[in-house]
Amino acid sequence: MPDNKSLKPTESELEILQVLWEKGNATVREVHENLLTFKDVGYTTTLKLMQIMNEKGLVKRNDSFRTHIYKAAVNKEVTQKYMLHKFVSNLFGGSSSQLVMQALGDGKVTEQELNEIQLMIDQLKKKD
Amino acid sequence: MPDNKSLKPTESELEILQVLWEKGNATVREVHENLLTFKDVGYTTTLKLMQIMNEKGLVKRNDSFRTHIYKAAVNKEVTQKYMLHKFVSNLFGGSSSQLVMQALGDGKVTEQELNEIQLMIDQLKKKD
DNA sequence: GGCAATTTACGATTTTTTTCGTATGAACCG
DNA sequence: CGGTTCATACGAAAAAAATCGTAAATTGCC
Repeated sequence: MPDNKSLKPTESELEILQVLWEKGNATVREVHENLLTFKDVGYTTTLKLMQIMNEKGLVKRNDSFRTHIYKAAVNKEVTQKYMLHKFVSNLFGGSSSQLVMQALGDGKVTEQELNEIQLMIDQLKKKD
Repeated sequence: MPDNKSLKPTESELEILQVLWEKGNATVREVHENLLTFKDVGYTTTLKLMQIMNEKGLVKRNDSFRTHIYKAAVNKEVTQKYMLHKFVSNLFGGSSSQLVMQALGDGKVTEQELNEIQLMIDQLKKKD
Protein backbone atom coordinates (compact mmCIF):
# COMPACT_ATOMS: atom_id res chain seq x y z
CA MET A 1 0.00 0.00 0.00
CA PRO A 2 1.66 3.21 -1.14
CA ASP A 3 2.02 6.28 0.95
CA ASN A 4 -1.32 7.95 1.33
CA LYS A 5 -0.22 10.74 3.61
CA SER A 6 1.21 13.60 1.69
CA LEU A 7 -0.04 12.83 -1.74
CA LYS A 8 -1.84 15.86 -2.94
CA PRO A 9 -0.47 16.79 -6.33
CA THR A 10 -1.28 20.20 -7.70
CA GLU A 11 -2.80 20.61 -11.11
CA SER A 12 0.52 21.03 -12.84
CA GLU A 13 1.98 18.11 -11.01
CA LEU A 14 -0.93 16.02 -12.11
CA GLU A 15 -0.23 16.84 -15.72
CA ILE A 16 3.28 15.56 -15.27
CA LEU A 17 2.17 12.46 -13.46
CA GLN A 18 -0.14 11.64 -16.31
CA VAL A 19 2.73 11.64 -18.74
CA LEU A 20 4.79 9.46 -16.45
CA TRP A 21 1.98 7.02 -15.88
CA GLU A 22 1.62 6.66 -19.59
CA LYS A 23 5.27 6.41 -20.46
CA GLY A 24 6.56 4.63 -17.43
CA ASN A 25 9.95 6.28 -17.58
CA ALA A 26 10.76 9.63 -19.08
CA THR A 27 13.31 12.40 -19.10
CA VAL A 28 12.43 15.96 -18.30
CA ARG A 29 12.65 16.77 -21.97
CA GLU A 30 10.24 14.04 -22.92
CA VAL A 31 7.75 15.14 -20.35
CA HIS A 32 8.18 18.71 -21.39
CA GLU A 33 7.62 18.03 -25.09
CA ASN A 34 4.47 16.28 -24.12
CA LEU A 35 3.23 19.20 -22.06
CA LEU A 36 3.96 21.53 -24.94
CA THR A 37 1.33 19.80 -27.01
CA PHE A 38 -1.37 21.35 -24.90
CA LYS A 39 0.13 24.17 -22.90
CA ASP A 40 2.68 26.89 -23.19
CA VAL A 41 5.45 26.61 -20.66
CA GLY A 42 9.21 26.92 -20.42
CA TYR A 43 11.59 24.02 -20.10
CA THR A 44 13.06 25.07 -16.78
CA THR A 45 9.59 25.35 -15.38
CA THR A 46 8.94 21.72 -16.09
CA LEU A 47 12.34 20.82 -14.75
CA LYS A 48 11.78 22.70 -11.54
CA LEU A 49 8.39 21.15 -11.08
CA MET A 50 9.78 17.69 -11.46
CA GLN A 51 12.56 18.46 -8.99
CA ILE A 52 10.00 19.58 -6.48
CA MET A 53 7.94 16.50 -7.11
CA ASN A 54 11.04 14.46 -6.44
CA GLU A 55 11.50 16.14 -3.09
CA LYS A 56 7.86 15.58 -2.25
CA GLY A 57 8.17 11.95 -3.19
CA LEU A 58 5.68 12.12 -6.01
CA VAL A 59 8.25 10.87 -8.47
CA LYS A 60 11.46 8.92 -8.29
CA ARG A 61 14.49 9.54 -10.42
CA ASN A 62 17.55 7.76 -11.53
CA ASP A 63 20.41 10.21 -11.66
CA SER A 64 23.22 7.81 -12.40
CA PHE A 65 23.36 9.33 -15.84
CA ARG A 66 23.76 12.89 -16.81
CA THR A 67 20.22 12.96 -18.10
CA HIS A 68 18.00 11.92 -15.24
CA ILE A 69 15.26 9.41 -15.75
CA TYR A 70 12.02 9.96 -13.90
CA LYS A 71 9.12 7.76 -13.08
CA ALA A 72 5.98 8.16 -11.00
CA ALA A 73 6.35 7.22 -7.35
CA VAL A 74 2.66 7.25 -6.66
CA ASN A 75 0.27 4.69 -7.96
CA LYS A 76 -2.10 5.83 -10.64
CA GLU A 77 -5.25 4.17 -9.36
CA VAL A 78 -4.61 5.20 -5.78
CA THR A 79 -4.06 8.78 -6.80
CA GLN A 80 -7.11 8.79 -9.01
CA LYS A 81 -9.20 7.40 -6.25
CA TYR A 82 -7.95 9.94 -3.79
CA MET A 83 -8.49 12.87 -6.12
CA LEU A 84 -11.83 11.54 -7.20
CA HIS A 85 -13.01 11.36 -3.65
CA LYS A 86 -12.01 14.94 -3.06
CA PHE A 87 -13.65 16.00 -6.27
CA VAL A 88 -16.89 14.26 -5.54
CA SER A 89 -17.22 15.76 -2.12
CA ASN A 90 -16.21 19.15 -3.36
CA LEU A 91 -18.55 19.29 -6.26
CA PHE A 92 -21.18 16.65 -5.94
CA GLY A 93 -21.82 16.70 -2.24
CA GLY A 94 -20.23 13.30 -1.93
CA SER A 95 -22.59 11.53 -4.28
CA SER A 96 -20.69 9.33 -6.67
CA SER A 97 -23.77 8.44 -8.62
CA GLN A 98 -24.47 12.08 -9.30
CA LEU A 99 -21.05 12.34 -10.77
CA VAL A 100 -21.50 9.23 -12.84
CA MET A 101 -24.72 10.51 -14.29
CA GLN A 102 -23.12 13.79 -15.23
CA ALA A 103 -20.16 12.05 -16.77
CA LEU A 104 -22.29 9.73 -18.82
CA GLY A 105 -24.36 12.60 -20.08
CA ASP A 106 -21.31 13.99 -21.76
CA GLY A 107 -22.02 11.99 -24.86
CA LYS A 108 -18.39 11.08 -25.18
CA VAL A 109 -18.73 7.50 -24.10
CA THR A 110 -18.79 4.87 -26.82
CA GLU A 111 -21.18 1.93 -26.91
CA GLN A 112 -18.27 -0.37 -26.22
CA GLU A 113 -17.54 1.54 -23.04
CA LEU A 114 -21.16 1.59 -22.05
CA ASN A 115 -21.12 -2.17 -22.23
CA GLU A 116 -18.14 -2.38 -19.97
CA ILE A 117 -19.77 -0.13 -17.47
CA GLN A 118 -22.93 -2.16 -17.55
CA LEU A 119 -20.90 -5.26 -16.91
CA MET A 120 -19.43 -3.62 -13.89
CA ILE A 121 -22.82 -2.63 -12.60
CA ASP A 122 -24.01 -6.19 -12.92
CA GLN A 123 -21.03 -7.35 -10.93
CA LEU A 124 -21.70 -4.82 -8.22
CA LYS A 125 -25.30 -5.85 -7.97
CA LYS A 126 -24.39 -9.46 -7.48
CA LYS A 127 -22.38 -8.58 -4.46
CA ASP A 128 -25.36 -7.39 -2.45
CA MET B 1 -27.17 29.54 -21.52
CA PRO B 2 -25.21 30.95 -18.60
CA ASP B 3 -21.84 32.57 -18.87
CA ASN B 4 -19.22 29.98 -19.60
CA LYS B 5 -16.27 32.30 -19.98
CA SER B 6 -14.78 33.21 -16.69
CA LEU B 7 -16.26 30.54 -14.52
CA LYS B 8 -13.42 28.81 -12.83
CA PRO B 9 -14.10 28.71 -9.12
CA THR B 10 -11.27 27.80 -6.82
CA GLU B 11 -11.65 25.04 -4.30
CA SER B 12 -12.77 27.34 -1.53
CA GLU B 13 -15.18 29.06 -3.81
CA LEU B 14 -16.62 25.75 -4.77
CA GLU B 15 -17.31 24.95 -1.16
CA ILE B 16 -19.27 28.14 -0.87
CA LEU B 17 -21.14 27.54 -4.09
CA GLN B 18 -22.20 24.16 -2.82
CA VAL B 19 -23.81 25.73 0.19
CA LEU B 20 -25.57 28.29 -1.96
CA TRP B 21 -26.79 25.71 -4.43
CA GLU B 22 -28.27 23.79 -1.59
CA LYS B 23 -29.81 26.67 0.29
CA GLY B 24 -30.73 28.91 -2.58
CA ASN B 25 -30.23 32.06 -0.59
CA ALA B 26 -27.97 32.60 2.34
CA THR B 27 -26.19 35.19 4.39
CA VAL B 28 -22.47 35.16 4.94
CA ARG B 29 -23.07 33.90 8.43
CA GLU B 30 -25.19 31.01 7.28
CA VAL B 31 -22.63 29.98 4.73
CA HIS B 32 -19.90 30.35 7.26
CA GLU B 33 -21.63 28.23 9.89
CA ASN B 34 -21.98 25.57 7.28
CA LEU B 35 -18.31 25.66 6.35
CA LEU B 36 -17.41 25.40 10.00
CA THR B 37 -18.94 21.95 10.14
CA PHE B 38 -16.06 20.58 8.11
CA LYS B 39 -13.27 23.11 8.13
CA ASP B 40 -11.64 25.61 10.38
CA VAL B 41 -11.82 29.12 9.08
CA GLY B 42 -12.49 32.66 10.27
CA TYR B 43 -15.64 34.58 9.59
CA THR B 44 -13.95 37.42 7.75
CA THR B 45 -12.26 34.93 5.49
CA THR B 46 -15.59 33.62 4.35
CA LEU B 47 -16.89 37.13 4.01
CA LYS B 48 -13.94 38.21 1.91
CA LEU B 49 -14.22 35.19 -0.29
CA MET B 50 -17.86 35.85 -0.95
CA GLN B 51 -17.11 39.47 -1.76
CA ILE B 52 -14.54 38.37 -4.27
CA MET B 53 -16.94 35.90 -5.74
CA ASN B 54 -19.41 38.70 -6.12
CA GLU B 55 -16.89 40.74 -8.06
CA LYS B 56 -16.11 37.77 -10.25
CA GLY B 57 -19.76 37.21 -10.88
CA LEU B 58 -19.88 33.79 -9.30
CA VAL B 59 -22.55 34.93 -6.89
CA LYS B 60 -25.12 37.65 -6.77
CA ARG B 61 -26.13 39.55 -3.72
CA ASN B 62 -28.97 41.63 -2.53
CA ASP B 63 -27.61 44.46 -0.44
CA SER B 64 -30.79 46.39 0.11
CA PHE B 65 -30.62 45.25 3.70
CA ARG B 66 -27.83 45.61 6.13
CA THR B 67 -27.24 41.90 6.08
CA HIS B 68 -26.58 40.97 2.50
CA ILE B 69 -28.27 37.99 0.96
CA TYR B 70 -26.24 35.92 -1.44
CA LYS B 71 -27.14 33.39 -4.05
CA ALA B 72 -25.22 31.50 -6.69
CA ALA B 73 -24.92 33.26 -10.01
CA VAL B 74 -23.62 30.24 -11.85
CA ASN B 75 -25.70 27.23 -12.65
CA LYS B 76 -24.94 24.10 -10.73
CA GLU B 77 -25.09 21.64 -13.60
CA VAL B 78 -23.13 23.86 -15.94
CA THR B 79 -20.42 24.34 -13.38
CA GLN B 80 -20.29 20.67 -12.57
CA LYS B 81 -20.00 19.82 -16.23
CA TYR B 82 -17.24 22.30 -16.74
CA MET B 83 -15.25 21.17 -13.74
CA LEU B 84 -15.87 17.56 -14.57
CA HIS B 85 -14.47 18.02 -18.01
CA LYS B 86 -11.36 19.61 -16.61
CA PHE B 87 -11.03 16.89 -14.06
CA VAL B 88 -11.41 14.09 -16.53
CA SER B 89 -8.80 15.45 -18.85
CA ASN B 90 -6.50 16.25 -15.98
CA LEU B 91 -6.68 12.91 -14.32
CA PHE B 92 -8.19 10.38 -16.65
CA GLY B 93 -6.69 11.40 -19.93
CA GLY B 94 -10.08 12.55 -21.11
CA SER B 95 -11.77 9.19 -20.72
CA SER B 96 -15.11 9.63 -19.01
CA SER B 97 -15.67 5.91 -18.84
CA GLN B 98 -12.43 5.43 -16.93
CA LEU B 99 -13.70 7.89 -14.42
CA VAL B 100 -17.07 6.23 -14.20
CA MET B 101 -15.49 2.87 -13.54
CA GLN B 102 -13.35 4.30 -10.79
CA ALA B 103 -16.28 6.07 -9.24
CA LEU B 104 -18.45 2.99 -9.27
CA GLY B 105 -15.71 0.96 -7.69
CA ASP B 106 -15.96 3.13 -4.66
CA GLY B 107 -18.58 0.90 -3.16
CA LYS B 108 -20.57 3.88 -2.07
CA VAL B 109 -23.28 3.60 -4.64
CA THR B 110 -26.53 2.04 -3.56
CA GLU B 111 -28.48 -0.48 -5.59
CA GLN B 112 -31.15 2.12 -6.13
CA GLU B 113 -28.58 4.38 -7.69
CA LEU B 114 -27.13 1.60 -9.76
CA ASN B 115 -30.56 1.09 -11.22
CA GLU B 116 -30.83 4.71 -12.17
CA ILE B 117 -27.49 4.61 -13.83
CA GLN B 118 -28.42 1.51 -15.73
CA LEU B 119 -31.54 3.21 -16.91
CA MET B 120 -29.47 6.04 -18.21
CA ILE B 121 -27.16 3.68 -20.02
CA ASP B 122 -30.10 2.05 -21.73
CA GLN B 123 -31.30 5.43 -22.86
CA LEU B 124 -27.92 6.32 -24.24
CA LYS B 125 -27.69 3.07 -26.15
CA LYS B 126 -31.01 3.65 -27.82
CA LYS B 127 -29.77 6.89 -29.24
CA ASP B 128 -27.12 5.24 -31.44
C1' DG C 1 -28.88 58.26 24.41
C1' DG C 2 -25.30 54.92 24.94
C1' DC C 3 -23.40 50.28 24.93
C1' DA C 4 -22.95 45.70 22.95
C1' DA C 5 -23.37 42.86 19.11
C1' DT C 6 -23.26 42.15 14.31
C1' DT C 7 -22.10 43.29 9.81
C1' DT C 8 -19.52 44.94 5.89
C1' DA C 9 -15.31 47.21 3.91
C1' DC C 10 -10.65 47.34 3.31
C1' DG C 11 -6.01 46.52 3.35
C1' DA C 12 -2.34 43.75 4.25
C1' DT C 13 -0.07 39.50 5.03
C1' DT C 14 0.80 34.70 4.43
C1' DT C 15 0.87 30.62 1.94
C1' DT C 16 0.88 28.02 -2.15
C1' DT C 17 1.78 27.40 -6.85
C1' DT C 18 3.87 28.57 -11.09
C1' DT C 19 7.29 30.60 -13.75
C1' DC C 20 11.72 31.61 -15.38
C1' DG C 21 16.61 33.68 -15.59
C1' DT C 22 21.19 32.65 -14.86
C1' DA C 23 25.09 29.81 -13.62
C1' DT C 24 27.55 25.72 -14.16
C1' DG C 25 29.19 21.65 -16.04
C1' DA C 26 29.09 17.59 -19.17
C1' DA C 27 28.83 15.83 -23.82
C1' DC C 28 29.33 16.27 -28.55
C1' DC C 29 31.31 17.82 -32.92
C1' DG C 30 34.18 20.12 -36.06
C1' DC D 1 41.16 21.96 -28.34
C1' DG D 2 37.14 25.38 -28.68
C1' DG D 3 32.63 26.27 -29.32
C1' DT D 4 27.91 24.87 -29.28
C1' DT D 5 24.32 22.33 -27.33
C1' DC D 6 21.85 20.31 -23.68
C1' DA D 7 21.40 19.03 -19.00
C1' DT D 8 20.74 20.18 -13.95
C1' DA D 9 20.85 23.38 -9.86
C1' DC D 10 19.45 27.26 -7.62
C1' DG D 11 17.38 31.29 -6.32
C1' DA D 12 14.15 34.52 -6.84
C1' DA D 13 10.10 36.64 -8.58
C1' DA D 14 5.42 36.69 -10.12
C1' DA D 15 0.80 35.10 -9.75
C1' DA D 16 -2.91 33.04 -7.45
C1' DA D 17 -5.39 31.81 -3.38
C1' DA D 18 -6.50 32.05 1.36
C1' DT D 19 -6.41 34.25 5.75
C1' DC D 20 -7.26 37.61 9.06
C1' DG D 21 -7.06 42.13 11.81
C1' DT D 22 -9.03 46.38 12.34
C1' DA D 23 -12.13 50.09 11.49
C1' DA D 24 -16.49 51.95 10.54
C1' DA D 25 -21.40 51.60 10.20
C1' DT D 26 -25.87 49.90 11.67
C1' DT D 27 -28.99 47.67 14.65
C1' DG D 28 -31.15 46.44 18.79
C1' DC D 29 -31.66 46.85 23.51
C1' DC D 30 -31.43 48.63 28.28
